Amino acid sequence: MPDQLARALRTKRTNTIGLVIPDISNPFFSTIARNIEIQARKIGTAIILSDSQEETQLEIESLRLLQSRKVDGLIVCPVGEECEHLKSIKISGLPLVIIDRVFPDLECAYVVSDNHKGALEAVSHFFEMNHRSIGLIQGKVNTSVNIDRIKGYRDAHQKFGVALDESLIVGDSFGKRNGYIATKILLSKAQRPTAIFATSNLISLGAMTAIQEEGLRIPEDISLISFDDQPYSEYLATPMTTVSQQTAEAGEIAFRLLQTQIKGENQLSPEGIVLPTELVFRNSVKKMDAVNAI
Amino acid sequence: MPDQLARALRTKRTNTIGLVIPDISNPFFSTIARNIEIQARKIGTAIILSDSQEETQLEIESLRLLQSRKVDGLIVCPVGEECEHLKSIKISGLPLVIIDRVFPDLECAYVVSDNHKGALEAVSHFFEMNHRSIGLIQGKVNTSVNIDRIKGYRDAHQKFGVALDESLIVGDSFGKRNGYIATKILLSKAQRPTAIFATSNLISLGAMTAIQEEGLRIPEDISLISFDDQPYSEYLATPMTTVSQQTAEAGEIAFRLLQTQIKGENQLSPEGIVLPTELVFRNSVKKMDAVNAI
DNA sequence: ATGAAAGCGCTAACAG
DNA sequence: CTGTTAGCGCTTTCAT
Repeated sequence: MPDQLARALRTKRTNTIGLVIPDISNPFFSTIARNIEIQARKIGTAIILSDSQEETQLEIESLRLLQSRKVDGLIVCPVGEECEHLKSIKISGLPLVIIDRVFPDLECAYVVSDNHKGALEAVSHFFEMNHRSIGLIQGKVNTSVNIDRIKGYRDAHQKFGVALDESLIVGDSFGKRNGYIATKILLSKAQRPTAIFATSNLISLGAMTAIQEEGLRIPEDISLISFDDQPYSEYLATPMTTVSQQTAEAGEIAFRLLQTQIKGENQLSPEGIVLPTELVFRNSVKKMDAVNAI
Repeated sequence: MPDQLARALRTKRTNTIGLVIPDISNPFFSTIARNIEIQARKIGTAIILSDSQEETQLEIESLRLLQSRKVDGLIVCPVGEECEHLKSIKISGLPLVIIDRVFPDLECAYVVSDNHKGALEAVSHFFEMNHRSIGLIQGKVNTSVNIDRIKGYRDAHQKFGVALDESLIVGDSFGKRNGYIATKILLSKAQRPTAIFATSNLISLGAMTAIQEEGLRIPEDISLISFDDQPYSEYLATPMTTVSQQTAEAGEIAFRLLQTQIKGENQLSPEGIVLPTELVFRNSVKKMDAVNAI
C-alpha cells in the first residue's frame, strides 16, 4: 500500500478534491454530496468535506485549508453573494466548479437549477388556480438563487397581468426559522394572501409551524408551494406541491465539469449548466372561485 | 501557506480523519457527519468523506483508501455484521471509533443509541394503549442495532405477558423499499396486527406508502411508531410518534473519543458510549379498547 | 541564538 | 530494460 502522501508530494497530484457545503445535514446538499462521492470513488478520488455552516467567513477558511492541503480541485456551494474569495481561487488556476449559485462577474463553471422557470411555473400555477394574492418567502437576499426566484415570481405576475404587492415579499434566509417568522408576518396582514410560495424546503417547514399555530389548514385556508421536493413531501398532512430540483444530477455533473478542468481539457469559456426543474402537483394548492379573479 | 502534504510526510501526522458512512443522503448519517465536521474544524482537522453505499465491499475499499492516505484516525458507521476488516485496522494501531454498531468480539471505542431501551419503550407504549398484535419491521439482520431492537421488542412482550408471534417479525433492511414490502406482508395477514413498529426512518416512509395503498389510515386502522425522529415527523399526515436518537451528540462524542486516541491518551479499555433515546409522543398510536387486552 | 543539512516515501529522470 | 539517484516542501536535528 503505497503512501499517497509521498506520491502526491512528488507528482503534484493528490487525487483529492475539496467540497464546501453550507449545511451537510440539509438533504438538498447531502444528496449533492452523495452523488459527487459516488463519481469520485470510481476513479479513486477522495473528497475532503467542509461544512461552512452558512457563514462566508467559515467558507473562506475552508477554502484556505483545502488549498493548503493541495486539493486538485474544488466544488463549492457558496453561502453568500460575495465571490472575491472564489475569484482569487480562479485566478490561482485551481480548478473550480460552483453549485447552486451564479456570479455574473466570475468566470467559472457552474451547475444551477433553472430557478427562474421553477418559480415562474409555481406562481403561474397559483394564478391558474385563481389566486391573486401570493406571498413570497425569500431566502438569502442578493444571492443568484433568490434573485432568479423572485424574478420568476415577478414575471408570473406580469404574465397574468396582476399588480404586484411588494409587501408580500418577506424573509431573508433559506432556514426554517425564517420560514416561521415570515409566515407569521404574512398571515397577520390585514389583507392576508391566499397562497404562499416558500423558496426552500426548510422555509416550508417553518411555514407549516406558523400555519398550524394560527389554526389554519392547507390548502383550505392557505395554499402552499415549496421549492425542493423531498422524500417526505407526499406524506405531509397535506401532500405538498413542490418544485423539484435535480440534485443528484447536479452533483454528478459538477464532478464531471471539475474532472475536465483537472485533466486540463479546459475549454476557453467555462461551462455553465442549467438544470430544469419540475413542478410536482400534489394537494397543497386550493382552486379558488373564479370570482376572486380580476 | 505551508504545504500540509510535505508537513504531513515529515511529521507523520496529516490532521485528517476518515469518515465512512453508508449513505450520506440519509439525514440520520448526515447529522452525525455534520457534527463531526463542526468539531473537526475547530482544531484544523480535515475530514475525508467516504460513502460506502450500504455495501461492505465498498466499505472495505474506503478503509484501504483512507489508510493509504495516512489519516490520523477513522470514524466509521459500519454497514454490516462483519468486522474482520475493522479488527485488522484496530490491530494496526490506527485510532478507530465506531458509530451505530457494536461488535462483541472487537475491542474498539463506539457510540450507539440505547436501542434496546428505545424499542422496549416504544413497544411498551403500544401495549399500554392496549395493542396486542404488533408487527416489527426489522432492519439489516444480525447487526447489533437490529438485534438490540428486536430484543427490546421481545422484552416488552415478556414484560406485558403477551405471547410473541414470530411471524410478526418481518423485513431485512433499513431502507424504504423494505419498509414498503414488509408492511404489505403484515397488512395482508389473516390476523392483521393493529400496530407496526418501524425500526428506521426510511422503513416508516415505505410503510406509509403501503398503508396508503391499502386504503388504511393512521392511527384509526393501524398504529405506527418509527425509530429516528425527523424534522418533518410532526408535519406528517398523522404526526408520528417516534424514538428520537441523539445523532448530533453521537457525532460530537465520536470525534472526541477519536481525539483522545489520536493524542495517545489511550486508556487500556476502549470506551463504549451508550446514548439514551427518547419516545416522542405524537398522534400515530391509537388507544384501543381495553377489551382487546387479554 | 541562527543556519545548514538530513530525510520522510515516493516518482521521474537518467545512467549503465 | 533495469537500477540508481535527485528532489518534492517541510521539520527536526545538529553544528556553529
